[in-house]
Amino acid sequence: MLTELPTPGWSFELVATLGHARAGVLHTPRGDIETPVFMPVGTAGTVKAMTADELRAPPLDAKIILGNTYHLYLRPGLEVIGASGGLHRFAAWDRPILTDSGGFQVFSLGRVNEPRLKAAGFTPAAEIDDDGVTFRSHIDGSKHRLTPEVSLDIQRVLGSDIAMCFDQCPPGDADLATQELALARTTAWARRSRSAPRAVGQALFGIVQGGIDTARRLRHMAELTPMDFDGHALGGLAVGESIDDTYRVLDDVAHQLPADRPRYLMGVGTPQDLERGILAGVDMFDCVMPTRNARNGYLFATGGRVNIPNASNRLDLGPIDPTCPCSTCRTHSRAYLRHLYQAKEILYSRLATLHNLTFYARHVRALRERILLDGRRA
RNA sequence: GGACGGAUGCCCGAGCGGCCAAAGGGAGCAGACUGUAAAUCUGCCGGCUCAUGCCUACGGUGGUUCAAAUCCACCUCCGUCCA
Repeated sequence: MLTELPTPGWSFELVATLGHARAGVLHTPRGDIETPVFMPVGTAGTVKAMTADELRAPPLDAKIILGNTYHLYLRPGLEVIGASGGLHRFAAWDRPILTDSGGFQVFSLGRVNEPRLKAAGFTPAAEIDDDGVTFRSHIDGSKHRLTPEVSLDIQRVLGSDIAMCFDQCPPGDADLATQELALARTTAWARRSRSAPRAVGQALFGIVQGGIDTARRLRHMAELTPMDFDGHALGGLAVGESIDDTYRVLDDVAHQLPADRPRYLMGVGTPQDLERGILAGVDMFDCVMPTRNARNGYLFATGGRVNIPNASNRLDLGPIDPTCPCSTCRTHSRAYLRHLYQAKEILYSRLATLHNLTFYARHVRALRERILLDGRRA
């Protein structure tokens, strides 16, 4: 079953279903994306430690990556990216890019009560009002204003393939009043994002908020779906709430999002989270976990996690994961990787990131295979 | 042969009468990380018990003192300088 999406050149093809789980293909002007898909995060115009060639090369073969509106706007700025002919040419990445709107930075830069951030001298850098958000740059302290229109305009200049609505993502422990206010704003901002000019062939996804309350989530969804977005995202999950709440919301809400368009679970998560998300009917995921954890010594393996700095790896001549086809696993031992990590060698981050991303890609593709094999043709 | 200076926990290095099992680094060990202010951050880091408890510790041996890593004497090494 193939559905033309509102943006010309885009369509979503549902290939098979297994319960709520779906296998599909998102057809885009820059190539097809088989779903479910994991999208590596490349906030600042780079998936940290990876070259575009490495991302494209099998078995990783990333079909789409993320970029971030807020970060790229602050640095290098639109003048540079505009002069370079857009983010694709700037970063030498010819496959699709999804840009986050900066909505998450409202959350991540606005946090006030986290002890670790307080200890680090963190001062909240985001002030929200009904019209938008005023940020203080984490780079030089300068003030910047992001509204739905500004965010979409930045995304237009970046030339991403999928733009995201500018939303407010409240923390998991936010009180009811905050949740409701964020919800009302996110709806208003979604409407404004929807009417903002976009680049030719640039799709736009709406973002469903509503915290851990199913009814509120569904209510918000009902407000967004008439706006006719190319796809729908679940935002505001895994932002401090319990994992049980995360999964409950996923199970209750994901399969109710319009079935003929891609569903995207933002910022999630662990391999288990991905499996839960897929079973709940999600098609697209992104998360910093494979890349960041790689750099911090946490490697994913089919046999379970590998903390590469652990002393148990000191003399271990085997690979991180014997079943993994990535070049890191085919070429290098745990002992070598541990050495590189301990010695703070730059190569470590590259090898580890390649492996973790490959693990995520295989993980999601294996689940897709299962849906194709055991599921029903759609 | 003489004159100074120095020897501190795995390493470097503060301390210079009690508040010292001894600052701070590093190394080591374990953990956290979910739309990336993160190659970051947290905890442990003499031993035993794990309790505001005991033991062993600041080159060695004596001494002064209620009390010494800290003061004194001698010794052993290590620097720099003078013969």
